[in-house]
Amino acid sequence: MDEKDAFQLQDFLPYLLNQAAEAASLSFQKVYKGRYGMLRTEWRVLFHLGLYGRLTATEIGERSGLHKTKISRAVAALEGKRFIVRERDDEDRRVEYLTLTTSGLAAYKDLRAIAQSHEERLLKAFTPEEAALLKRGLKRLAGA
Amino acid sequence: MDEKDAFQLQDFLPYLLNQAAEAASLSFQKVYKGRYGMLRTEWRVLFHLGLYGRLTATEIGERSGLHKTKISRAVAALEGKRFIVRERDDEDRRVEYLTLTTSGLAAYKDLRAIAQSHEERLLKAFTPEEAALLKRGLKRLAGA
DNA sequence: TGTTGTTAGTTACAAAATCAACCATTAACT
DNA sequence: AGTTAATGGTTGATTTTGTAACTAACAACA
Repeated sequence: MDEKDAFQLQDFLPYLLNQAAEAASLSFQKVYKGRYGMLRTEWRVLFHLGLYGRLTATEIGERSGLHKTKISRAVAALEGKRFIVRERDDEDRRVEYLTLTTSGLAAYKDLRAIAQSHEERLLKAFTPEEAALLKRGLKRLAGA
Repeated sequence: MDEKDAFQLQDFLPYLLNQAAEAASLSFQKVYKGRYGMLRTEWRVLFHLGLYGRLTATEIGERSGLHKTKISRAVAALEGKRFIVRERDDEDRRVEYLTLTTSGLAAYKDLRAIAQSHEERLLKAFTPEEAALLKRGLKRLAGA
């Protein structure tokens, strides 16, 4: 349209990031969706509990940046799959602690292994230095 | 949970990419959503037409990787906003050519300028070399 | 005690994304 | 020509997300 127009969609960072993110998560998504019928929010919650142990929904929200309604639904779904259990706090009966069940832990470990090999495959296209640089850049963008 | 567990969510590339992508598109989203009531697919279609001129829905799909139903709905929405017009091909009456209207072009130019300054702001945190490296990496991941 | 404010989490309803089935038209083959 | 397949695009049903309002429990303070 505009011949001397420098702008290119493929170079627009939000667009590029999105394309890369989508491509990178595709094959992993197939596993957690296909094998466990999970949604993106669900595996994230699962991983938080697997990595950090017992947490409340609010704590998961703080760590993940996920909104509490998303977490509430993910927790309900994971509970339905018998992957997590809730425990009311007796001191403050508003809060409930979430922990993985045995099968929840098994699912976490399974998915974690897959995530790791998936990551390796993705990074095959990069030297370790490039990979480190890339990740540092992404963290900066993520506002960490 | 697993003390000697090397895995970290913040280092898992699909997760990291997603966080970065979300953070990076947030402020731009506010503009196209707030100012023009557009959805993500809509600005993408708008940009494709702004950048490449007259295209069919299928061509947009090939270039963008968007599914045809998404495009169909985005096109309908943009048409409703009087940003694009359709033109049937007389040779093959299945295909229709899409072009921006004057106000569609104006919206495109407006958003493109905002995209550019948004991009600049994002890249302020990087040296030109870092930025170039980052983008090359992302393109590699995007499977371009 | 009663009122007001906060926090943890859920639910209800609307907006949007997904997926499959669907026309209409053209192409290919007999 | 008649049938079958492929293509361009749309529509409808279902799922998922987003936003706001909500309940329940606690806290602060008069």
